[in-house]
Amino acid sequence: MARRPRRTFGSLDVRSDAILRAVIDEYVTSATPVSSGSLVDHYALGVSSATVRNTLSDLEALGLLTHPHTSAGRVPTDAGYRYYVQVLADERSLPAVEQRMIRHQFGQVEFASEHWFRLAASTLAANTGTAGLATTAKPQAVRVRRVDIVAVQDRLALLVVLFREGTMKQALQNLPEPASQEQLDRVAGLLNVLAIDRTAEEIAAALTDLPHGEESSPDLELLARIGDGLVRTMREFDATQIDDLFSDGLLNVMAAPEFDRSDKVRAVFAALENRAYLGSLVESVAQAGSIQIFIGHENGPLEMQDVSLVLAPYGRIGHAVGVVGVLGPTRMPYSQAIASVEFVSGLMNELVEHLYA
Amino acid sequence: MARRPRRTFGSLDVRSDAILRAVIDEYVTSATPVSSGSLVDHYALGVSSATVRNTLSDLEALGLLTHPHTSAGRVPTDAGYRYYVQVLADERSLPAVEQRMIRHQFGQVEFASEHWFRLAASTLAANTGTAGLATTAKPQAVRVRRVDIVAVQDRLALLVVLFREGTMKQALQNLPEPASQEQLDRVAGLLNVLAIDRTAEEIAAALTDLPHGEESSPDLELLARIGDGLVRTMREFDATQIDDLFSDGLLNVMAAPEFDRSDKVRAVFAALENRAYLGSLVESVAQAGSIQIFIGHENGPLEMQDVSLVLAPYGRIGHAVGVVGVLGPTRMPYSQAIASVEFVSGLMNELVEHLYA
DNA sequence: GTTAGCACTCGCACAGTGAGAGTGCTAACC
DNA sequence: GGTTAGCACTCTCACTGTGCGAGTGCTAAC
Repeated sequence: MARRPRRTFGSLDVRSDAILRAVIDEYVTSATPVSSGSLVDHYALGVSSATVRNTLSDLEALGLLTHPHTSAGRVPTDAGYRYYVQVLADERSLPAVEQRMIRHQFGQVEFASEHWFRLAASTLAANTGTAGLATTAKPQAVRVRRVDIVAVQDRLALLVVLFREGTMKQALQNLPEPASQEQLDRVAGLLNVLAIDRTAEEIAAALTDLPHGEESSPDLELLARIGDGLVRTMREFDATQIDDLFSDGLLNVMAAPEFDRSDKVRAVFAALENRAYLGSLVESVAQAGSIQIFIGHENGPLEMQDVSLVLAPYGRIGHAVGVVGVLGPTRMPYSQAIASVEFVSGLMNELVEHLYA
Repeated sequence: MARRPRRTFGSLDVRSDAILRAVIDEYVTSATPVSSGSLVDHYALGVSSATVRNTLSDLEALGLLTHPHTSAGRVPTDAGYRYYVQVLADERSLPAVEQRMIRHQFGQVEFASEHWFRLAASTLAANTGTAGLATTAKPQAVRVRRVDIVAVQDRLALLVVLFREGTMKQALQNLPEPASQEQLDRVAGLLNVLAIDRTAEEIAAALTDLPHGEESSPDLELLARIGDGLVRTMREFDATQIDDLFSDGLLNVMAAPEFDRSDKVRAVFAALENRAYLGSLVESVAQAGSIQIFIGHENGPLEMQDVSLVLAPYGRIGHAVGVVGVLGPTRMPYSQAIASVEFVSGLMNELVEHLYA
């Protein structure tokens, strides 16, 4: 797995690093501005509070910390967090005990993918105290594995399509005239021959090659009609960025003190409903092929400038890719989040490999 | 459609009714306590503010209004709202223009039920300024229409079950030993014969009648195994109260001034994730067979005492029933909500009738 | 039964105050 | 030269007091 690059920033001296790390660790747990005094009290820095103050003001000059007001402690800036995740965060992985527990839970769960996504989201939420997210693995351009057509009513059929990539879609389809289940079965046989292992565009091409007019038959007419429905359904699916999004622990995020006013929370929810933005994130994570971190203002939408995301892809790059991750306030336990997300995405990888090997 | 009963309360005199209605109408739009002065200004009551004050204090004595503090206007109590919806709300239906607009939108939408639920929820949200809710139509005890079995991997099959009631389920199924798609097709043929038109319990019974041991064959073994999986899936589905819940406009609710502090909002969301309670509501609405209104403290869970729900069933009672409705602050435009919910549930009824006639 | 008038209550916004926290600076120290 | 003690300074926060305005509740007159 690709590792995030280290030291893209010029590194600071050892003491500055230690103090910045201490400020962030402290602020992440306390949610209140950190004073020089509390740092010397709680961290073995080996220097006096005056020296710490000097360093703090250097860090502030570098834009890594700020000051709500003169007589307040320091608070990390987005740049501070960025430096932290790039340079300072210890690249620990999840403790073996937790790994076993999570593995066990996944083993317990019904062998159905929907449960896995829910479990991934809730595991991440529980492990990081933030909101956990999981999208289904979305193939780039699906290929048909099998098509079924079921009569629902005289002139209404249900199309059930199973894709090679392991997902499925259903769609209701109007029929020009009444058709029996027998006829639909015949047509399904034809459609399968024509569609199996093919993408939407390939099926569309094959459909245009069908005989028209004189040479046609009722079955062929119906085939053309239902084939069109199939192609439409597949194109729609191909165009979707996020097929399904599971989330858990949104209440965790709402409980954070930075979201005490409900308009802040509202902003987060509004952003989460903004599938276009989420889709673009998923795409960039899939492109990168490794864990990605989006901190505060690095998120485009104004309403998401107070939150951070830690997202990792799973699945087979260039084939079917989904994303798991967490969403929380910028004041988030990044080390913990990174370790958890990396572990869970690895686990999802294994599951997908196992399923569609 | 059953109408809600009128005058279960003893009715008040005409003026009291008029004043209570005015207080509620005013409070619903303004969200601030209503004073006697503003009532005489904005409503043609034909009496002075002193008289209004007398009536207001009578209504308060009856428990229909309260007083945040001495020098504040009146606010309706839950009992006041209850009286309003039982006695005072004009039973208007949605204006013909809006009805046509909504019908048109439903006509536009892809012929797939998921879209209808989303549309129902968003229509209700937009029409009432609250949150719209829609559950899928959940049959009581499903009967099989058709089963398909698809090989996913050597020892893994995907079970796709379509129910008579128009819904479907899929489940992954481990196999004891590798099976080809041909074998699975044979087994699917057997399983269909055994399962069609039957409930979970009937299928379970039929499976126990299968020959065992000596008389058995590989196909029969596999049939028993997959049949068990089918029964398990169906039982699980039967036990589910709410299969799928669509919501829209939760942001509307968060924007209401009574939810300015995020802990209030959190309470609402927590309650919404409480599927057990929602399931019980759905059941009681389905039982009643007509629109039901739950106001503030009438909701059991503490965290929902600040919200009201207006819910109506749709579908075929005793067969497959879903619920549509709205969720908002107790300070909700009830007349509007009732009219919208009744119209949309009627519409969903038509759609369901049309589909599964 | 209705209304005018008025005293009374209470919340709210505002200003003022003191305490406490924490910084930033300076000068001494090692 | 880096480090530190000491101290003045700043700013927020919690608390208090005050005046204003809104709106009621009561009473006496109509």
